[in-house]
Amino acid sequence: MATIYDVAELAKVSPATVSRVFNGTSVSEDKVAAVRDAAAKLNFTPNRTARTLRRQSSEVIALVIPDIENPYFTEMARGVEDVASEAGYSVVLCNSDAQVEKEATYLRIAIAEHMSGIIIATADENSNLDSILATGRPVVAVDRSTTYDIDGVVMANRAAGTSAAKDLLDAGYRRIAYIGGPEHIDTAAERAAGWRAALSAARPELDLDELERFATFRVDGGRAAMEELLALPEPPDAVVAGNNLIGVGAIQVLTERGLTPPQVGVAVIGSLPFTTLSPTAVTVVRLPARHMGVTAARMLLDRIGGDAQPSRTVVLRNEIQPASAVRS
Amino acid sequence: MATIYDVAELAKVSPATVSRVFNGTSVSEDKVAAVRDAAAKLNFTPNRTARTLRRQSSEVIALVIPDIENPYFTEMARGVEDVASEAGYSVVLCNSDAQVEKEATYLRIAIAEHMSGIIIATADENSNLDSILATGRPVVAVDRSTTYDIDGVVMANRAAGTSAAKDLLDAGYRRIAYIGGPEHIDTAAERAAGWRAALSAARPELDLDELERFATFRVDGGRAAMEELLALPEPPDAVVAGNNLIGVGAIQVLTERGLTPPQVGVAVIGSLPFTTLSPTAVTVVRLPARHMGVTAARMLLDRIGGDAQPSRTVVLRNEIQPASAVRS
DNA sequence: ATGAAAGCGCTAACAG
DNA sequence: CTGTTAGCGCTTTCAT
Repeated sequence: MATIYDVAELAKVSPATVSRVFNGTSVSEDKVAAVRDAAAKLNFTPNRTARTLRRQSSEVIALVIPDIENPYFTEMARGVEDVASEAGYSVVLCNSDAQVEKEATYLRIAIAEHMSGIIIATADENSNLDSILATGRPVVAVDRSTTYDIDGVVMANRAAGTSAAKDLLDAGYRRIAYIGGPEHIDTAAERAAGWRAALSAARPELDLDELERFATFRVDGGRAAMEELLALPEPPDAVVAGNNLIGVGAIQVLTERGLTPPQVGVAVIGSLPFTTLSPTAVTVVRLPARHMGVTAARMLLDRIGGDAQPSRTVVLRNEIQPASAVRS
Repeated sequence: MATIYDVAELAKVSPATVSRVFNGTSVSEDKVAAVRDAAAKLNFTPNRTARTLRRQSSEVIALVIPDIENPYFTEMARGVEDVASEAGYSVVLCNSDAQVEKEATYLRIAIAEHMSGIIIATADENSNLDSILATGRPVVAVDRSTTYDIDGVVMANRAAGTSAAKDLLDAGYRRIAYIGGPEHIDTAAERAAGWRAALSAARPELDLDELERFATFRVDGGRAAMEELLALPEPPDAVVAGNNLIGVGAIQVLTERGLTPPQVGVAVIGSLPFTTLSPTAVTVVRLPARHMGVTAARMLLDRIGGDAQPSRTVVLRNEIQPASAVRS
């Protein structure tokens, strides 16, 4: 690999001039031409590692998510990537697998590799951002809020829970259960609170604790919880699924038992990914995942650019798609 | 951030000794202890960038895929990641979006960042690996084969096409169409060839060209092609979908037209992701995506470790899951 | 076993 | 506008 010294020699200028050409500072036209020629001839590419070492920062941002196999997060990743690559940044995707330890490892790498910033959907409430924040690198939280004073982009989770529950109530269901993600994850808790508010207003006689389940944010979590609910002495006649994958699991179980919606009402918070036989009888509260990624990336880039205003949290509106109007 | 000099000073040893401690070369026990103490006290982490610059290689591998939103590829990514992180490597995921230019950019980054190796599912047949191979870095091709003399892991694509078609033939369908990905992508071509072989043997009277469609490897590609096929003077009575997303699109269109399988036979090459209303009437040729990732990662790690045997290509067997036995 | 010292390739003062 | 120079933090001979 050619270095700036090789280029400098061939172009008969100093290494510094070569560096300047590749960094857009003022150099006379003829030298620029000479350098570009030489660089082309030598097939020269600046060594990013050296640049990073020198500059103490690199044009890479880390995106840390808890489940790379969840289309919700990959959709968000697309949003981040589009904005970032537009701005000349590359995005490295890190899968924490919802484990704080793995998350910590990736955060350590982000620091050690001098990445410019981090967008993170935290693994859980124990996620530790202390050391990354101590380095002064900008961090934007997505999807889940944190206890830190940093920028964030979240969904209108409570509203999502309420809309979902209300739609089911309007459709005439009475015992409406809720299956959410892990209780200590704030999105799950908020969505549950929304459901709870709607239900306790409309059906004060219900014992909501009995109808509430916390699972993993995955298909098997949704399946297990749905089975528990159906085993209840008095099973629910409808259910709100706290995320897309839980929704998939719940609908699977229902279908297997011959309880295809709308026999049992279903509302899902988050879009159903890749639906084949379209479950027209399912209400979907769409979450703008891509938009979340776009927004977070813009905020992060602003911060990297030196924006120092007080930290902001953006709440994204969601859009309800009532049962029977469903078309992907 | 503390450096080895800080640690050296505190531990009263030379920087070289500190380096040795962190690289496992022989250092007397007491010094090791002193260094570890000092490092802990200063919260020292070796600067990877500097190490990379010095060593001219980093413990990062790049995984370049054409569609991060396709569960087939994210499943594969999990396989890669698991093996890599086990071995102390991190994986950066790069989404080429099926564009050779984006792919080239990421490949350039991989070189510039001194990454140890690349696993790539090429964007198309024009993908250019020349410069990356010129650096001597190991490259493993996954999913799609290339014209280069490098290691590869692919599915038994032709066999998959044949199995899918045969299963449909056995079920009594006669006019069996095929919807594949872009014609010039070898997986698509191979799967098509498999279908063609099965059909021309069993139904020599059919005009296969009429029943063959090449689309994008995405849901809308499957939808469009399925609609075209249904608009034929003599529409097919069954269809083989060349990948998971095409399958989703085809089934969607069929369902919307009231032609729910098995009214029209469907066989999908690749697993149907996140099925809700289980399409029991659909044949699925399972592709071991995770296994592909695992295998590729192992091969790459071997090469990074210096393995210099002639290049190998591993073909992974797939498993057919006939219609009506489907359970996710 | 340990230390001194020379870079890896680049950038950013500082002169001129 | 341009060249000289001094490192960024680490690893690795080469002596000791």
